[in-house]
Amino acid sequence: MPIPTNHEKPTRQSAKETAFNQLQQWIIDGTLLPGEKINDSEIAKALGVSRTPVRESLQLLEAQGFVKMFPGKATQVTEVERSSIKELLPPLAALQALAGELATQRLTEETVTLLENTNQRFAEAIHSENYYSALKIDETFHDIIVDTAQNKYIKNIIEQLQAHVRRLFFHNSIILTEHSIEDHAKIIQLMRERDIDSLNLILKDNWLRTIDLFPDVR
Amino acid sequence: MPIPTNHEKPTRQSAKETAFNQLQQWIIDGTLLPGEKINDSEIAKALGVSRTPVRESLQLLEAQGFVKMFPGKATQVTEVERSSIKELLPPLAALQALAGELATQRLTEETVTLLENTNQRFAEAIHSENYYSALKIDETFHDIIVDTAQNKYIKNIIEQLQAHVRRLFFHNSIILTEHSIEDHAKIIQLMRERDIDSLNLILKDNWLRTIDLFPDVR
DNA sequence: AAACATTTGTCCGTATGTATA
DNA sequence: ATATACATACGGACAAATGTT
Repeated sequence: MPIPTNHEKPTRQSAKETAFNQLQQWIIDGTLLPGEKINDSEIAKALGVSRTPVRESLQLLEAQGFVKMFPGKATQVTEVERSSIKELLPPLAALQALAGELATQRLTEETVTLLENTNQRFAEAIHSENYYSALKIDETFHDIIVDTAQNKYIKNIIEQLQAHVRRLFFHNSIILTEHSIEDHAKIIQLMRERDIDSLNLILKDNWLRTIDLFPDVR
Repeated sequence: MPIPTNHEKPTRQSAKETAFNQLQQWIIDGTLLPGEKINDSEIAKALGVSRTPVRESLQLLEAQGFVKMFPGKATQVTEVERSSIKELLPPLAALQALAGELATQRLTEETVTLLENTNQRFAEAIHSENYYSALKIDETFHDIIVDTAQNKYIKNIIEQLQAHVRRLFFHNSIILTEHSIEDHAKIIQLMRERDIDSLNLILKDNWLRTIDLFPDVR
């Protein structure tokens, strides 16, 4: 297995990064509940840092829509409405489709192999009912496509939207199924064939159909 | 003329907002040059506030890609490469097209009228060679479509991408021409006719053709 | 290489403003 | 309505890290 080269510097992360990562994780996994009021002193104490890095993290989390700040009043965790999946998916699908199109133009055999291996790992996770792992591998799969597209704006935006999808999945115990394995295989095939139009349709559809996992949302 | 109802509270903006708005403006209009190193103390002094709100603004500006922070080292204004228009436009075009599609489903006669009036003002600005004003009205035109789509994720993302386009236009003295007036008219017509496919094509094209305004960028 | 000068990252105190009794 | 308690926004100081001589 090709070990992903780690270009991170071993520089210990700043208090701000610690706070940001932990807060985002807490919000996504539900430790911090939707609607919950955030007291920066409390958080700071819990993380063993001062209020400043906590506040700076909150700025970023607000920009990403995980918290809402009411200046002078309070900061609270945003709600997670199942129905927001309807707003979230269309732009995500459009951008994933675009990424697929751009990636196709830069596709190498190496990347194809990487995609195939990743889908293999994905299939194994599904079959061993390791659904959380499967979710993460699914993201990895699509990230490969996004990275191949080499467009930093697209990458950045998808990252943000994806975090929200992850949160929704988490809060609603959504799991991926057998079906996605075939989708991925089809995507690889179409990229290989440079069939951009069909690829666009499949990618868009692959994402938009996610809404079916929320049966009550029309 | 229908006066836009102003629901803003007259609450004086916080130091953070002041700093953010001013910094973004300075970066877009070139007061802060691409690549320039930002010294937060200096900025703080210049704005008459402390470093805290300045630093918080910088977090946001980094998230939006206007500055790059090198932790522990420095913060500098990102470069403006003409060629980045190539990365910027595809996602913007895709999302504007999507917004148009969604807006069509919610289109009212009132909105059509608003679009027509706006295009009228746009035409006047072009004809009187008031190009800066024309740019702003063009943004207003597209914002109406985005607002009508009623998707906060799309709105938020487009806002960010648009700010970068604005910066590129500014730094390269790009102006819009007669041609855009017809584009807008065509967009209105297709929305009215609910011809989603043609609309998608036109909107995508309308944005992608912007690249032609940068003749050297292939 | 070592001490210096900057600049950043962080901490904490204070004032302003908000919610609650 | 007034007073009280509290949270936030901001300021200013310190410490760690950088790069500079």
